[in-house]
Amino acid sequence: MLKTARAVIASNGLRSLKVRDVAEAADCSIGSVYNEFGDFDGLILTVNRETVRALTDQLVAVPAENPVSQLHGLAETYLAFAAGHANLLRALFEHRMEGDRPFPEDILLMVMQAFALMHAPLVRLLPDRDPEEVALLARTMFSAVHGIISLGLEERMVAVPPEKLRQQLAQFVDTHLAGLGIPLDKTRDGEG
Amino acid sequence: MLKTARAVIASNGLRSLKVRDVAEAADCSIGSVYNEFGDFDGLILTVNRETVRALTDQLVAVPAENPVSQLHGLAETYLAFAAGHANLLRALFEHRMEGDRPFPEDILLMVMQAFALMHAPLVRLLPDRDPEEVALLARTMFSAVHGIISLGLEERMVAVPPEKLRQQLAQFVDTHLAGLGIPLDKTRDGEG
DNA sequence: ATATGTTTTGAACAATGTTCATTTAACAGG
DNA sequence: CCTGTTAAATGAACATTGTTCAAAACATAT
Repeated sequence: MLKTARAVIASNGLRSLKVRDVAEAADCSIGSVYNEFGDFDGLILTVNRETVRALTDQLVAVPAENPVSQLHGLAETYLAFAAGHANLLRALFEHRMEGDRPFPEDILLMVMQAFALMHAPLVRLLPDRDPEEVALLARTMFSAVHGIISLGLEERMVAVPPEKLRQQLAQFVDTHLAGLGIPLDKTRDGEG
Repeated sequence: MLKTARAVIASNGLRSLKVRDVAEAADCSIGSVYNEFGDFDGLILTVNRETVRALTDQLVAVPAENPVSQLHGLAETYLAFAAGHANLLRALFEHRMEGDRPFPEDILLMVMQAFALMHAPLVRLLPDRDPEEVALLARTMFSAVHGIISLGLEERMVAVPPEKLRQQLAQFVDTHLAGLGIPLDKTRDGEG
């Protein structure tokens, strides 16, 4: 049932998700979907929860020996996930709740946790700076990476070719680290 | 009529825009809305067109004497616009066309033009680099700024206070320019 | 005044999220 | 087994909302 919903969103976008289709694909009644998820938002949020979890799992799996490599790894992993699950990620960021119900706390926390993953390597690279300032910096950097990727993959606007995007992203991270006064790691192999 | 649609989107988000409300507010029939805009997408796109135009107008008005100040000005102006018209900007970036109709060319061009506004100052700052590479860099930087702002203002996720966001953004631009090997302009007055 | 073309209208339709009385299934006690 | 009780599943009916289109209202020319 969830599988169907996820498949529809992934292949045709959030807009083409219909309660009736999910019910039919799961070979059950419409009412059963409501018993399971409460309402349409509940269904979407459950898929979104899966999406953040999958994303987070991949991000926390990025090796952490070398902080510079880790930052590049996080950006690259995010790009790979976004490229492979563009519609699912969009559903996560673009879906608005019905009426003015609050955004679920747990999803919020997972997103924040994902965003904060740049914090640890940045702290290692900038040991002398105010940690709170570094936390803000981490969020800013992740937001920047998110912007580059989400707009870069947007097919509506002429999308940047994935390989080009990967290079741009790596160069962006390098440039920004250089701006922070961090010497580039020569052991990392060439991204452009 | 358009005024109503824009007002509804601006104050309550794209989701709460209804054809019937627009018709009633304009004191005309439902059919007249369709005569004017073709369909619902047409109505939204007309509002979006206005939004890009307004945004572009403000961006092109940013002074261009000093390229560094211009880049900061572009980022700040974008932030001011996003803060003042959060829902309108979201409608522009989040709205998906019905079915698989193509995104209108003219809006696309205007968005691209807005994105490209960072190109000129960057060319002045990086006269020795391949112009095509600089064009990509401009797009990347603008995308990064867009990401920082759009996620920073997202109320769902704990939003960064506007003033803090402004500082972060200025610092981000400075850091990135520094990473590009551009000496910071001491004449610019303090953002953080 | 009549004919002809244009614009506006809004009832009817279609798609879709939601509800809830009814039906069915599951289980316990005798 | 039968039966009463509880839980779960059902899907017809409903509410909302985008869309259509034949008819009415209006305009203009002859």
